[in-house]
Order: sequence, then C-alpha cells, then structure tokens
Amino acid sequence: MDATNRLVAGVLAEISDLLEIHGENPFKVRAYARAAEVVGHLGRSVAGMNEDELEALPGIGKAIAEKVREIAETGTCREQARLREATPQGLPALLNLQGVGPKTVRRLWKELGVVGLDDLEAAARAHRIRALRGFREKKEHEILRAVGVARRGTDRMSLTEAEHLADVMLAAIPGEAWVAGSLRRGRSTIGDIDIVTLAPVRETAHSLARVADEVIDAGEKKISIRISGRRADVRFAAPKDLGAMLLYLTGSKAFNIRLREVARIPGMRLNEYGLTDHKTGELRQFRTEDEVFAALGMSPVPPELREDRGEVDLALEGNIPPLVDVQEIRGDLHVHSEWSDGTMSLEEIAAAGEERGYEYMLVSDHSASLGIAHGLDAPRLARQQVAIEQVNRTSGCTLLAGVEVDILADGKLSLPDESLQNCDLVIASVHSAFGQDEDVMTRRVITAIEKRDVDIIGHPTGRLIGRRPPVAIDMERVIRAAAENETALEINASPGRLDLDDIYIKQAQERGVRLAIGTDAHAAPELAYLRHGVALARRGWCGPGDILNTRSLADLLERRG
DNA sequence: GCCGTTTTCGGCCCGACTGTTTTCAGTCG
Repeated sequence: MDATNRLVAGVLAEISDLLEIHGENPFKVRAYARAAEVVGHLGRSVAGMNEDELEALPGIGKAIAEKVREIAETGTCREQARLREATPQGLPALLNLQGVGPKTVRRLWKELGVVGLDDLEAAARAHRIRALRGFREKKEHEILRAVGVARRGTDRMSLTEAEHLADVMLAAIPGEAWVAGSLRRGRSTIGDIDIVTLAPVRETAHSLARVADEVIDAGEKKISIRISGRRADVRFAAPKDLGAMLLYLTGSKAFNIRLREVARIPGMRLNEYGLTDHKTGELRQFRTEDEVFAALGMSPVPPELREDRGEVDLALEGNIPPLVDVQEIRGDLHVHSEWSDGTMSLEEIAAAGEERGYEYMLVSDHSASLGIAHGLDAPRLARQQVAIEQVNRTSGCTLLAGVEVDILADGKLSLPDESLQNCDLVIASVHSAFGQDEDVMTRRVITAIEKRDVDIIGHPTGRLIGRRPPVAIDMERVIRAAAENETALEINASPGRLDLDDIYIKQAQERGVRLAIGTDAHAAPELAYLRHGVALARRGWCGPGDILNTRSLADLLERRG
C-alpha cells in the first residue's frame, strides 16, 4: 500500500476506535471505519488528491475529506489529537480482545481504572472484574483467556496454514461442506476459517470438538471453535437455502452490507436464509448464489471480487468483466532447477509441465551474485541453455530458457547483456539492499524496467508474508514505467510472497501492464501454487488478455522479436 | 459522518450466541 494511504487509513481507523470507546454515535464510528477501508484499498495515493476528488470517493464526505488532507500533510489531525488527549493510550488495543467491545472497555476504564492490557490482566487476577455489576466469574475467565491469546500474537494465517486447517475440518465434518470466507475469496492472508455445511448439527459439533483446541460457542445454527490457535466458524444450511448462506459467509463484510442495501431498495431484506419481502413477510430461498444475484437483478459476482470496490454497481449494470480462469493458463513463468537453488532437474520440470498440461515452463534460475547460492554466471547459463535444447527435443512441454537476474543496488543487472539476449525470457528481481529509501529503490527498479532485455519484474515489492515488509517503493511510478516500456510485472504465486498485492495488480491492469504468473517453485509440489496466483490475478480484476501465461508459446516468444 | 429510485432529514445490514438476564445488552461476523 502507498505509504500515505497507509498512514491516513491508520489514523481514520484509530479515530473510529476512540469514538467508539467514548460511546459516540455508532454510525459516525462506522463512517470513519468505512473511510479507513476505502483509503486503505485505493489504487492511487491520496497525497495527490484535492478535496473535491476525495469527496467523490464512496463513504468520504466533506468532514472526512478535510481530515484526510490534514493527515496527508501533517501526519495527524486535530480530531485524532483531541481524542488521544481524552483517552489512555493502551485502551484501543483492548478492543481486539475476544469478547471485549467498546462498552466493556469503557466500563473497565471508568470503573476500575484499567488503561491497558497489563492493568486488565492484573484486575482479572485480583478478581476485581467479577465485582462489577453484570459481570461474574465467567466473564473474568473469558477476559483472562483473551489476554493470553492476544499476548501470543494474532497474526493472520498464510494460505498454506489456512488450507491445511480447512482440510482438517472438512475431513471431520460428517457431510457435504464448502469453504467460504476470505479463503474462498482468495485473499493473500486469512484471518479465520469459514465453512458452510449440510451435515447434521449434533454430529458435526461432536466431531469438530475432537479436532478443536476449544469450542468458543455452539448453537443450533453455528459452531465456533479454536483450532491450532486459529478461529473457525461453521454455519449449517439446507440444500434449499444453501445459496444465501454461502453468499453470506463468503463475504466480505463490506460486500454483504452493500448487497443488503441493494436489496432494501425494492423493499426486500437479505439475510443468510434468503430474501424477505418487507410487506408480505414472504421468504424466498435459493439453492445457489447465482439465483440470489439474479433475484437482486445483478449478474453473478465472482468471490474474488466481493470487496465493495465497485463490483456491485457493475454487477447491477450487468457489466462484470470476464476474469482469467485457471484453465486458460498455458504455462508457469517462474521455476527454479537444480542448476541454482531448486531441487528439480530440467527433465523433471519438463515432465511436471507435461503432466499439468502446460505448453511451456520458464526455467528461471538465479544469476550469480551475493546472497544466492549456486547462482549462474554467464558460462553456466550458456551451458544450461544447451541442456534445455536437448530436453526440448523429446519433451511435450517446451522449456523456455530464462533467468532470474539480480537487480543490483545501483540498478545494474548481474549478468552481461549478451547473456540476457540469448534467453527466451528474462525476469529481473531485487534480492539485496532491501533497506534503500523509496526514491533510490524506485529508480533502481525502473532502471531495470527500461532495459531492453528485461521482460518481467519478479516479486516487485519483495515482501515475505509475516516475515519481511515490502520494500519502500513508489508502485505508481513503477507501474507507469512498466506500461511505457511494455515490461510485465510478476504475480508471484508462492504463498510466502503473493507479490504483487491485488490493489497494485488492478492498478497495473487498468494501465495496460501485462502480468506474469509464476510459482517461483523450487520443488515439484510447489508448482501447484499457480492457483494462488490466478486467484490473486482475479482479485486484481485481470482478464485472460492481461495475463502473459494465457498466450501461446509462439505469441510469448514474439515479445523478444 | 454519509447519503439520496420513500432526497437535504432521517435513516443507516442483519442475525447468532452468551451471560446474566426475568426480556436484553453486548459482542461478533
């Protein structure tokens, strides 16, 4: 995300939390929270927008537009300062505790003098919480447990972890079940697991309790558990109303709210059971999501687009753009072999490509430079190209002779031009000096983009999910340069990277930049990551024409002239 | 604070579950 947008979104979200603690109008609280979301997912920087442009954004009116300008210019605003003055610093963090909301935080503060996590834990241990009216032993235990969970950290899950936990749950549930929530929407990180099932309630509760750390709550309609430290929700449906339930549990929350607003216009109420006519009270049920969309007069919205970023209005006009499908992918555009730090031989890569029905695989081993073991220098790259030719004589899947060349700290590449000219396709990536400041890093990457022989910029922001933040880089400038030079940007499909992020993919797609999906596989099982890359491309509104991997081998090679 | 196919005031998505309740507030998704 753009640094200014991140800053502004953070301040607006904090104002929302503080207003909530002070018992302000809930709709005002929501207005700030929504504005924070909108700014956080904006493709362009609010730093360059005037108040008129800001007010044109959904959920941003005169008052918030002024504050956005103030925050963008000064890093804060008077409203934030005023609220911070009136509120102990540690209080907003308490809102994140499971089972603790604004009303509770306020009472703990006013009646017990609690101003942070440590205070709260001490108060609970001293049994001072159960002394409050309306609170008893159970609430005190709940709070202590929530403090423990918070101290262990509550980072979002990687896709790998989330898919594993979902599989464990699907295996435990005695009946048909579907993954919903952010996992179904293809998000890069997952907060909790959501599942819809047709299985019977009682048996499901029993078998889930066996795989769970803890059952958070269990009723007739839903079960919430903690599994391997993560939260999971299961909702029960019947075949005749499965559509509305899947739609509801897939979300996102913002999308659901928009959809329910759409339903209200003709006097309907949308919930997870169907559409109710306000006047007659009649409930219409739906077996599939598409039937719900049809009843609302919309074309179906693919799960990956359900974020309230303009897709609802397009669906109402019947103008949802076609998105790239995994079936349309003709090859993997980033694979490592045993020639550098991978484990697959060239023959194994070709065989794996054939097995997947691909036309081609881009062999893109690391170039020799600091930090990368067994990188290829010019002579070894030349020898690899001979070996690739040999494999291609008998392989049904063509190996493209490529390389993932390092972009050095000064923007130069770590292989000579002649070496790069002999490649079918060249990926250029940053693997060192991650700490450069934004302008230096941006110019460094743009220097590589402008090189004639560079076809793709690998993992453009360099983030490692949960381990390393993205480098400081002005993606708007990078995307403009990529458009001007017809250089593609990579969608790195490895669950540890998922780089680019969807908001930049969309921005690149809008400017006509091509995107290349690569698994960055270092071993055969990692070739399956491709589907994550496709999901990410879909989240960035990419159609088949935006994706390099949908091109035929001949078309792809034509790029090099 | 935002917003307009019941427009410039008066609404604002909707329901499940828990705890401490004797009818509901608070929290969550």
